[in-house]
Amino acid sequence: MDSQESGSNEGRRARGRPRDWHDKTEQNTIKSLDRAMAVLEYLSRSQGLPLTRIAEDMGQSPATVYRVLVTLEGRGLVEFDGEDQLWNIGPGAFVIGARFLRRTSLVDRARPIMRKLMEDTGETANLGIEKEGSVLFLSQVETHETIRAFFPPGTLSDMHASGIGKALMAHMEADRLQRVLAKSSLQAFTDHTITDRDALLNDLAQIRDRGFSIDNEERTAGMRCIAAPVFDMNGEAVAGISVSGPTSRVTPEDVARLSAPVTEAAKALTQAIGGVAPALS
Amino acid sequence: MDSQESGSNEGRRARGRPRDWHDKTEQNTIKSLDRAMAVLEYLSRSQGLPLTRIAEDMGQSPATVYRVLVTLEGRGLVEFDGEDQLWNIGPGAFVIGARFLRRTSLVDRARPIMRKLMEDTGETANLGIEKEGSVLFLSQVETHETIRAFFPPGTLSDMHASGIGKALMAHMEADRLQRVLAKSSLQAFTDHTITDRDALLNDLAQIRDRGFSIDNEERTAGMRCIAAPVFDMNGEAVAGISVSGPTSRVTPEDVARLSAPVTEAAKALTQAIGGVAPALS
DNA sequence: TTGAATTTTTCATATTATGAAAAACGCTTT
DNA sequence: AAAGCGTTTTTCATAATATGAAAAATTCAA
Repeated sequence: MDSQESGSNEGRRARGRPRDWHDKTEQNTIKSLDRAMAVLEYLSRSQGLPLTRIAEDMGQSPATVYRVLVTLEGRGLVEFDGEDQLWNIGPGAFVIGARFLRRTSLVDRARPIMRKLMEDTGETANLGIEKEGSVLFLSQVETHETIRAFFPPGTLSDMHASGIGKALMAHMEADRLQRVLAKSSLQAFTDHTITDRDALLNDLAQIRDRGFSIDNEERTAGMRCIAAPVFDMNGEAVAGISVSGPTSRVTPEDVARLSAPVTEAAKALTQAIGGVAPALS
Repeated sequence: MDSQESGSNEGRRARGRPRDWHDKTEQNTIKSLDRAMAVLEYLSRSQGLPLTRIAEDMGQSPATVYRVLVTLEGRGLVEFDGEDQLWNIGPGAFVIGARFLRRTSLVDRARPIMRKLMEDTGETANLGIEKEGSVLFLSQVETHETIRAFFPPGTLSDMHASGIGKALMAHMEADRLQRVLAKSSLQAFTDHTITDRDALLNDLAQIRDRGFSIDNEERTAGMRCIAAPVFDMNGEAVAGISVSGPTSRVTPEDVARLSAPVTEAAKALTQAIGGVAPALS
């Protein structure tokens, strides 16, 4: 879907020092390693691929891809299903990746708050942050109901079609918002998706005013979502908390009922990470 | 804790075909890639390391480690904090790793492990999770013996009278345990059932210490059961594995013999689902 | 400014990653 | 059973490139 080949290198200048020249870090990338990581990434996107297909799709020889896979397998990053001869992402990759969450205490702090939110509302609670212009879902607490909104952690989603995404955008500085919007094509996922830039800006203004956002079947038909922003110590929106559920249980009338617990949870998390809500402008 | 350096290669023989020779897959591992993955893994274990320390600890030159990190950074697998010059696991690693979860369920992961457990012990192996204060049996692999412990998948059972239930309770947070116990009446099923709250708490402490639980005819007269907990990525006990059999074949003396395979199986499943045992307190 | 510590870059070299092709292997067909 | 076919491993020669030492660049602290 997005970048596959060369990794985009920017701004890893030590101590944030500026540089006149273009970063020549490309000279510093290790080709074989980068190709191997491309394989890993590609493999993670699919669910089970045979060796030859990977080699084909990546434009590398089967022998090389084979060795890459065997090496990664040695560390559990990928695994091989002897039954149907398919390669897959392995638990080791998950273990490593999951440690990303541990880095910030955000997820840990959020868990009890999310659990309470789920119990109060009865709907699945989600936690997400912004990552390179998309919403990255970090954690969720599922409802007990049989019909569930399921957004597995690790999922990336377009910001304009996400409750958390819109809550985050609503509190971005103007220029940063412009950059994010410039990258986005405002793709339509349902006929409720906001695809018009001005309409989106309008919605964001409303969200800022009332303190929470509504995803009204904008990403998935039949699913509504209510989200609120979480702020860090500088008053920047760094995360969002939401509840999501089927339209049958989350009607427009329910929004009023659900918005309070959501904004409360967001405030509680803001406090838990030592953040402060920004001064209203 | 366990294997850190060289990845352990075993059994990625296609279609389970046997081989006379030792697997020479070690010849197929790509050294540079393996070293790079060691860096990634090492970095994930810590939370923020400067370049020089990584190089030192890995016994590689700073230049090489630098190039590895820059390459990985290009794909978001690691990131660099210009503020304090520290390298960290990046969101890209989480995105890739999280896709592991989408693939197979706990039950699928458990099946081969349970089969081996059954073969090692000769007794029926069971898998269960907690569901609303009860143990829900998800799967079992039956022994070949004619006298069998039979717990059909889907069965709900009281936690306090179940090996798996007690293993799960032993690793619950205090307040959650209180809530579960509050709901339970500690009903007696046999005259071995633990109906006293303090006696149960005592048993749970023992279970935590030795790593496995024993159901000594507490649910069904004539049946013993040994269970161990399975942990998820957060170190929470999310499932339990057990073997159960008639008292004739599972005597108190047999417990010592059987407990090792059970705890091993639980550990294997923990690893297979990308979980980690919690830090002992 | 000078100095110390860390990082990037340069460069020559040997390591080793790589692809072609052959071998081994599993599954299907005759 | 045996042969055929599509895979996956292994072998091997070669070129690519990963690597470390040391120099250069950079930042922070006095």
